[in-house]
Amino acid sequence: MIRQNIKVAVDAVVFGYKDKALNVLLIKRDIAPFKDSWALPGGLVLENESLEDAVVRELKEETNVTVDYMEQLYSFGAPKRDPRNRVVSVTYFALVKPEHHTIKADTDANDVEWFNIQKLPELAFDHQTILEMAKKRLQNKLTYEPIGFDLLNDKFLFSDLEKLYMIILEKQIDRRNFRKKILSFNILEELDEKVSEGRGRPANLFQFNKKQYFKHLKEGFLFDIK
Amino acid sequence: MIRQNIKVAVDAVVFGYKDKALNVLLIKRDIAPFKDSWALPGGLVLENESLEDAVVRELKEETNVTVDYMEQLYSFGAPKRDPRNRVVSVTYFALVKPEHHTIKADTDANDVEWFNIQKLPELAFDHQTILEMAKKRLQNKLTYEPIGFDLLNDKFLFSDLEKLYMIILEKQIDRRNFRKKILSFNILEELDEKVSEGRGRPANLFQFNKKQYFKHLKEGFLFDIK
DNA sequence: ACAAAAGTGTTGTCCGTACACCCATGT
DNA sequence: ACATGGGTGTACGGACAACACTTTTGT
Repeated sequence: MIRQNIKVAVDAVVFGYKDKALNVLLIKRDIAPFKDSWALPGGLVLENESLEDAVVRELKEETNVTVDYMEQLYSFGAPKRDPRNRVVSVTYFALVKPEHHTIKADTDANDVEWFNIQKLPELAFDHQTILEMAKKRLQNKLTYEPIGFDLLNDKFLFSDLEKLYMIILEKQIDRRNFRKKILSFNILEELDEKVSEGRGRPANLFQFNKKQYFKHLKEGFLFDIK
Repeated sequence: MIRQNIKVAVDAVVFGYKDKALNVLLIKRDIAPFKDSWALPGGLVLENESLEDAVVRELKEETNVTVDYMEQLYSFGAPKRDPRNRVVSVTYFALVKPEHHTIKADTDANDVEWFNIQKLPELAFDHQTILEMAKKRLQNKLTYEPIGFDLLNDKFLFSDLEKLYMIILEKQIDRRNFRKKILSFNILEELDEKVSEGRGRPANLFQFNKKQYFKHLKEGFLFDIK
């Protein structure tokens, strides 16, 4: 068998919805290369753990965040992407609910922060590229899978869902049509609780019914929002 | 840095359209494990080549096939997927035109064959899983990107395109609606050549105009066939 | 003349889109 | 009473789906 000395790492693009904006979780590197640069959380995979376990472990260690949705994004393996050794990074795309937000938490001396996606610092390695791909995946996926709910609290206002879509898709959405469409899917439960968000008429809380969604899925239903 | 001894491989699911059926390119392994089993073409990545280069090289070495379309599919890294060592495999999804079909060609003693997707042998490792994922990707992608043309000869009959869609999507398609839809995209050129396919009225040849397609893409056009 | 495949139009239905006013509360 | 955000219905147009007969060739 060929001698091969390529390292395998995982990196995660973790999105959170905070202060009516899309945010990404970044860590400040405390070792070279790119010391003191901001980077995606991640690290080398251990000999006997699955790729997914590696991501979960690294996220826990470096940021203390627990994600609510995760899927593989893409693998990056250009020979020079890491100046030290050849490293192939399997990257993941993840979403967290606000309750799982961790303003700052780490066992290492690294800094951890949520960055508004509009105000990103320069990133280490090819992490900028990875992040852009993740953003596109999020925008796409939002239109054909109900993953937006993994960015909101369990109980949320319809207007929150609507704003989330507008901010992530970067376009205006008609309130009436959006509500009609989403409600027609029959995957939300309207709760009997109202919330007064500052001034204005109190709004109803809704909850995503995952069971219902999967049931409809099996029957051929397709989530689809343009 | 942590000691890590994980190997990185690439594997390719290469689809071809042959004898009015969807086919996959498989090789017969001539070394353990899974000696004499059929498997996806692939192998370890060399120290200084990109992942894509590795796929192209392995395909050339093992099958002599040149692909017309290729994209990354998914990475598989379960600790026990290879009984010898830990191997993370970055898999690729590829399409070849009939002209680039190679009935059998190899520098190794391996056997190489096209298999009708309906009549597959048992596959080595987790290659069955990989293949299923690739098939889903193909079915999906066919509906929103004009990749079907990478499975046909440069000049083709409309009925071929239609059959290809029916076979891959495993459903009936209305001839008139399909033709109307595709032609409305303005990405095909009708040639002045007719072909007599056995009996029946001779049919016109068409050609995919890639430039036209990219031009329309930029202007916001979306290829979309249900 | 018959069999085989190619080519071609119309109509109804449904879904997406555009659009404006009243309601309930806080200040 | 006013400002703020929440909640709701209708009408138009375009796209999709269903559907059958004529044309051109080979035998």
